[in-house]
Amino acid sequence: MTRYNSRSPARAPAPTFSPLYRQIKDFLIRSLESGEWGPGDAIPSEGELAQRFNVSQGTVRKAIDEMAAENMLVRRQGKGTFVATHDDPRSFYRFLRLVPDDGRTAQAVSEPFSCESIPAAPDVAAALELPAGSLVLLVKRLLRFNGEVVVFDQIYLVPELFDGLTLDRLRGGERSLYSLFESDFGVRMIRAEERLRAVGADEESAARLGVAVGEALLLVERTAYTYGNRPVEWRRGLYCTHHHYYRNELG
Amino acid sequence: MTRYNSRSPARAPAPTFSPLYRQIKDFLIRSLESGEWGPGDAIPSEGELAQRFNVSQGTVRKAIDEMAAENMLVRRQGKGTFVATHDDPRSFYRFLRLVPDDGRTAQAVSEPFSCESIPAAPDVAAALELPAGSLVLLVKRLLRFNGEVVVFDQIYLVPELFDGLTLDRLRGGERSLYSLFESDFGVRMIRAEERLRAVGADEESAARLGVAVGEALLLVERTAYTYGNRPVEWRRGLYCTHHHYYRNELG
DNA sequence: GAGTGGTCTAGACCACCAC
DNA sequence: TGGTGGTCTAGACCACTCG
Repeated sequence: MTRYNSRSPARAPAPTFSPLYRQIKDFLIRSLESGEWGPGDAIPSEGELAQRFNVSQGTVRKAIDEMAAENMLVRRQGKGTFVATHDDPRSFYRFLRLVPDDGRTAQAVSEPFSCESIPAAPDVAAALELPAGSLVLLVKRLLRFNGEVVVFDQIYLVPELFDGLTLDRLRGGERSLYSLFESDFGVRMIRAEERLRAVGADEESAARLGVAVGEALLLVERTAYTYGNRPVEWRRGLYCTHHHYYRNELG
Repeated sequence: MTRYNSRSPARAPAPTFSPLYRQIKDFLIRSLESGEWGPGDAIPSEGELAQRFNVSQGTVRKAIDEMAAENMLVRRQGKGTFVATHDDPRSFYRFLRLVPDDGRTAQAVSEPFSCESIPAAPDVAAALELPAGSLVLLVKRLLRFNGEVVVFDQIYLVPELFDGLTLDRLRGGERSLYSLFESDFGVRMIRAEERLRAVGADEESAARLGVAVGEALLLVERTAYTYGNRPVEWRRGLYCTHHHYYRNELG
């Protein structure tokens, strides 16, 4: 492994210098990407990785620390370090920030009702970094909290990665979509960006959510990324915020 | 300094065990709280702190690392470690997540127009952890992006900490309120929680923001905390999201 | 008891910054 | 040139988990 302070001979093409722990982190990310370890699996112990890379344990540690801070790995003292997964009660709807007004921990239930292949609108194609007019998968679904419909989602997916996705396969009840994407298609959502606006309900949304046309809804547009900052999903969600709110922490 | 693994004699009252670096972190936080170092000041170097606490530099390092991750301190290689401040172009409106649709980096300008002392409504008192009916300061202001009014804020402040606050002192143009709170009142905002909803504009908001009554607005309720998770501000903001959106990152 | 992550040390050297 | 944070090492011991 290239040492942090190694220098190339004069006049060699400019190399990229990066600290050892960064190189190790990159290597681990590539391993995750290639599926070497699946979601929920334990990765090798710090000591073993240190040996394998011929570095000290502290260096491996720093690489893993960063990945844990970015939610790619999960440390468990005494047991090992594990690949993060959405298929786990602790992180079922990890990216869903909607919370009921009364602090009750509501179980969200997904009700997909449509799944089709359509040409991407310009904004969707742009968000997914696809050529204009490419085909994308569109999934529509409702989300219920304690029986009450609160979210109407239109979810656009990069088709290559979700080959064979049908409405039937989406019906799984209480697992989150991302959990299903992970186990059935090997697509792991690592991070996402959301853009929020307030809008008046159009006819379809009003009907789906059981509110009046024109009523204020929270519009949440999300781009979700897998390893390497590759966008693989874009969704437009309409949230009814009568009895729920979107919770955010500022640091 | 108590060692991590020190044990009390049997039958002694249960002590609180915590790692050395945690104890050092707590000590540093208390020092910040007491004003030992002001916003923007440099704290002592890692080496000096290590000597002072009789620990190794790595231990001090871990304490500072965590505080930097929580935005209480800022590291600058070659220069030192500094107390975080809102009075800095890099973090003027650190907690404001509103972004113009066209990526232009708009300068936000604050226009306070009212400042009075009133009895706190129950929800405000609860958020600020004050007895019901306590007096609080209420500041009303508009926020402009490139001249356009986009936010109408009603800001409730714990009165003890903001003694002598007047409308005149609030007019400062382009600095953020938190920058002013920090320099003029010694109150430093460390973190905040926001609750977002979509609502229809009432008459006052509609007039202030120049939209129709009933139009969809983004309601942002924020509780802001200083050291020790003490709530010191609660605000209700109404955002017009015609040409701006609220940006959020999910990890 | 064996294996894992968590804490801590002492010391080395590097990269950056200011004077 | 001297001081600061940033990287890296080798090794010790602790805390947790599980068989």
